[in-house]
Amino acid sequence: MPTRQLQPRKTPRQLRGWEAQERILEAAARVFAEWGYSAGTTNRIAEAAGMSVGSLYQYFPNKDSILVALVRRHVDEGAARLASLWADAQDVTSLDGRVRLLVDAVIANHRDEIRLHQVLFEEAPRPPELLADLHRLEGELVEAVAQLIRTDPSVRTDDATRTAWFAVTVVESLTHRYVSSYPKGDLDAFREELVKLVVAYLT
Amino acid sequence: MPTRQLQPRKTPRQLRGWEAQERILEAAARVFAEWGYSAGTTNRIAEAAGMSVGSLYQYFPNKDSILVALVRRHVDEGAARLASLWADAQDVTSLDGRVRLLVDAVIANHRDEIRLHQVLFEEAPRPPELLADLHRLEGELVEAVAQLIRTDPSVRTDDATRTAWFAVTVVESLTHRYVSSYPKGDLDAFREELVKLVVAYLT
DNA sequence: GTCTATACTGGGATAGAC
DNA sequence: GTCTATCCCAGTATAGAC
Repeated sequence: MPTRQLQPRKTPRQLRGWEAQERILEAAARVFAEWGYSAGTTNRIAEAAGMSVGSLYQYFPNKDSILVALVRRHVDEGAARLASLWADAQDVTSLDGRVRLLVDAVIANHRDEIRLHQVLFEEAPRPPELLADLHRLEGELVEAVAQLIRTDPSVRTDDATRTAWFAVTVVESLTHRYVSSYPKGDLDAFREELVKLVVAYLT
Repeated sequence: MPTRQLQPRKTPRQLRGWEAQERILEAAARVFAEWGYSAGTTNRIAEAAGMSVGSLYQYFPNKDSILVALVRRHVDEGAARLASLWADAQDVTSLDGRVRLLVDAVIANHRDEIRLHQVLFEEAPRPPELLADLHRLEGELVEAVAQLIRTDPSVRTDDATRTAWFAVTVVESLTHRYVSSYPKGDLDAFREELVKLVVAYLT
């Protein structure tokens, strides 16, 4: 049995667990963005994080778990941005203004880290459990928007959930597509047109 | 120097080159759809095609070339379907009818082989040269639709190309998304709503 | 805690027989 | 033309020293 009490409780140079995890995730984000998922090897990630593979595997059991943690973090950030949308939606009452709010939030979720976003949400193999989570989150967003629609007399629909699904999905997928196809494109012009499209659909 | 003239010109059991290629592509389509790109190994493809890896490599220089050929074939089919759309567009003069034509063609491009479509266009690493081709093809479709828009007095726009891009992209990406998320969904209802959305945007 | 070296695996591609 | 056996490499993950 090793004599644990002879070890110092803590040495300043040692990384605390969460710090190391953060460093790894941050490195993985850069590596995946640059190399894609399969070429984004654990060795490269470790190197980018300034540690060795051995150390890396002390904080994550395998490569997949790094991906999952990264997606989770990414999604959490996006969810937070969308949640803060509700606060703002209280002040904005015009349909046009509210749509603009949604569009802005979604664009914000995409504008940086485009390539990472692609790798995370298209290329990488996501475990079914993670997919279920994403699906659930999307459902919540749709339901929230549906609720807004129901209380807005200027929107005519016979199925608020369906209408909300189209509105949310159109904003997400068009933004994704635009940003992927034209990374240097004119985001302002795009936003205006997208708002126009959604408003036209809703009224 | 081998004595070629002693070989029979052709033996019935031998596959002609294009037949073998077809068999391989057809097998690859099934394997990729079932296993995804990375797990869709050349060995599995060969097995599904009823031949050995060695034979497979006689018809394709590497795995990537199989993928490229598959995407090309897929895209050609889609392009053909969209091209035949022009013939029909002569007879249909209402905006609603024309949008429906476009939507139907795009849905047809997606309704079968959903999973293959995903693998081909999302998961698999596509060489830049192929991406350029796809981009060019999309540009052509957009320009064709823009031309239709310009001659249709019921569509109000100050930039036909931009409007066409939104119309085409919205149909493609929403269909893709819907079919991926709800493989068993009600396609008819979806189509109706999508047509409504596009028509609302265009008028 | 950190490292280096390496075991192990799986898949792409080829050699060489028939 | 077809096959089987195998080379080879890259990448994940671990062992074991410090």
